[in-house]
Amino acid sequence: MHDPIPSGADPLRIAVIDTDSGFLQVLGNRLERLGWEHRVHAGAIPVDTLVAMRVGALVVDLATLGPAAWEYLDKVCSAMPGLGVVVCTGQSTVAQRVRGLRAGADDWLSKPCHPEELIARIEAVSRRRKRTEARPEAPIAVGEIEIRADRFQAFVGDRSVDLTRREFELIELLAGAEGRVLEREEIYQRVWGYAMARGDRSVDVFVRKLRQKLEKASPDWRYIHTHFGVGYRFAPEPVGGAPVTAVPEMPAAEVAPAPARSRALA
Amino acid sequence: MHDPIPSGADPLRIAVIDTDSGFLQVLGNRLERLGWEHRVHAGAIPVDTLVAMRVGALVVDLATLGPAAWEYLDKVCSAMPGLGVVVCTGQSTVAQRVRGLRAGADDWLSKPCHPEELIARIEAVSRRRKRTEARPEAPIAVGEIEIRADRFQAFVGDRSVDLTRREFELIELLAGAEGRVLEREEIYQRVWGYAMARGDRSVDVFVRKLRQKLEKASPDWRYIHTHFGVGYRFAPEPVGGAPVTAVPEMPAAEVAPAPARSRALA
DNA sequence: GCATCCTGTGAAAATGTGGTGACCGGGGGC
DNA sequence: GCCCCCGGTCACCACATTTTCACAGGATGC
Repeated sequence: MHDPIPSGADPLRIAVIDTDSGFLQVLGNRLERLGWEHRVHAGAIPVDTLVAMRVGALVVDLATLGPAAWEYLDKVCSAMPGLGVVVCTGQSTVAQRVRGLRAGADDWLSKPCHPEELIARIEAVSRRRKRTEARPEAPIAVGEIEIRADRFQAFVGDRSVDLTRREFELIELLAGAEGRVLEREEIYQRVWGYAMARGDRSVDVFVRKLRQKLEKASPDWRYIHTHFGVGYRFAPEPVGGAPVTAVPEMPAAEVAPAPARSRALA
Repeated sequence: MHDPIPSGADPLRIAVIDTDSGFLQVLGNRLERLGWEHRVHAGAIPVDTLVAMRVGALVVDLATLGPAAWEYLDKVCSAMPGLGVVVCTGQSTVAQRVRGLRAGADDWLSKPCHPEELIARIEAVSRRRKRTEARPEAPIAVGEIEIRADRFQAFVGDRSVDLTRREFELIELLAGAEGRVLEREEIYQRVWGYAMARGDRSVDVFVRKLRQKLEKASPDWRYIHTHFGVGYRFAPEPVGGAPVTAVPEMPAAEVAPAPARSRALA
């Protein structure tokens, strides 16, 4: 979730790598009609650019990339695990399709294909992503802090905490997962939108900035807790006091009453 | 039963609805070799059953379901949004494929198809699912201890046992295999992720740390039992009492002098 | 009982991890 | 163009955690 773009509605944003003008023509029309933003490229798009474009899905004809196609597919998929990738290419062998899918592609469609089917597959690929993306427009209130997604800002009472964009995205994510420990990788993945490079300390740094601002704005509470070797957890807690039970998370009862793992047999 | 040392994550659990014996034969072999649990059905499986089976993916030939296929597909997909659904069926029109995908199927593959490709597509679908899945992991409770994966922590009542990451992973593994004796090699393999060097005492050391913390947090119970020359077994047991058969839930204060049903040791 | 292997234990050594301040470059506003 | 804000990187430090070691206490087999 948390497409870093505030876009009220979320028209799917798509990048297409292909050169078949006829195909592009038809596909373009469909996408246009659906209101999905899309850009067409004739060759490999650098990963950085894809990130910057904030695309949600990529349609690619491996043929246009030549021999570097596999490497490119690999790179893109590992750098942007959340990206929906649909390979739409001509002739292919089972082995090629398997290789593509294993490399991280989400779907593989052979040309010629009906644009309607391609669209449906793009939708299918993007569907789950979107499902969890449901961003509650309702402000979240935790401790003294109130997080207003519509303002892109957090408040204490009516005073703004003055968060920057990234800081806000971070606190929104953390607060949205209240109580749960989020690992750095996941945080990075969801806030920054792509895979975290090993050794990247960005998350730590922003957590520090966030803590500073939160402490200045709400000195009597601690919000972000470190779980050594794991990640961070957001939970309002009065300084030097016991955790607040405002949001009681008493076990088992309200949590998914799923059958207890591991017992069961007998 | 149970995977011996899959070090990684859980084996994918798959349900197949099909009647084509040849296809099933080949597919079954592949799945077997991959170590994925699977069950084959000749007709529609009630949603409840699917839920109970805790499957992660469903492979279905719509043809075997007859006219009710669409309705069934709809029902399954809306009831289990997290389920990976791959339709693998014979002849089909673009309209049908689009309809299936729109209904919630994640992929659609036409028979005849190479089992390898089907496998790859199941993997692709599950991969995305895993990423998206907001693990609603139910906490597991044993004795007085409650293990919450979402917090990377174990609790007694609402007090944290204050486990480090490794300690947590260890107790999670042990508790997850409740009752079974796990050999050191296996424990190491699954917690540390690689083979244990001969003479490595890490497991012992961590078991000690765990015991210490558990005893401090829950003095009236013993949880980790040593099996000389073999390994360790996790089972809540009141001090100086007999092993409990029914796991006492929440309160746990009063130690029910449960009937001694001593488990025969190896 | 004795030799030997296995496990429990305490503590030191080694390693990993997170907090922090400083610094840098790009971009946008002016 | 100039300046400031912001995001991002680095190096350093403190310390939490993990690993290793040496030794002691039991268990096992003979």
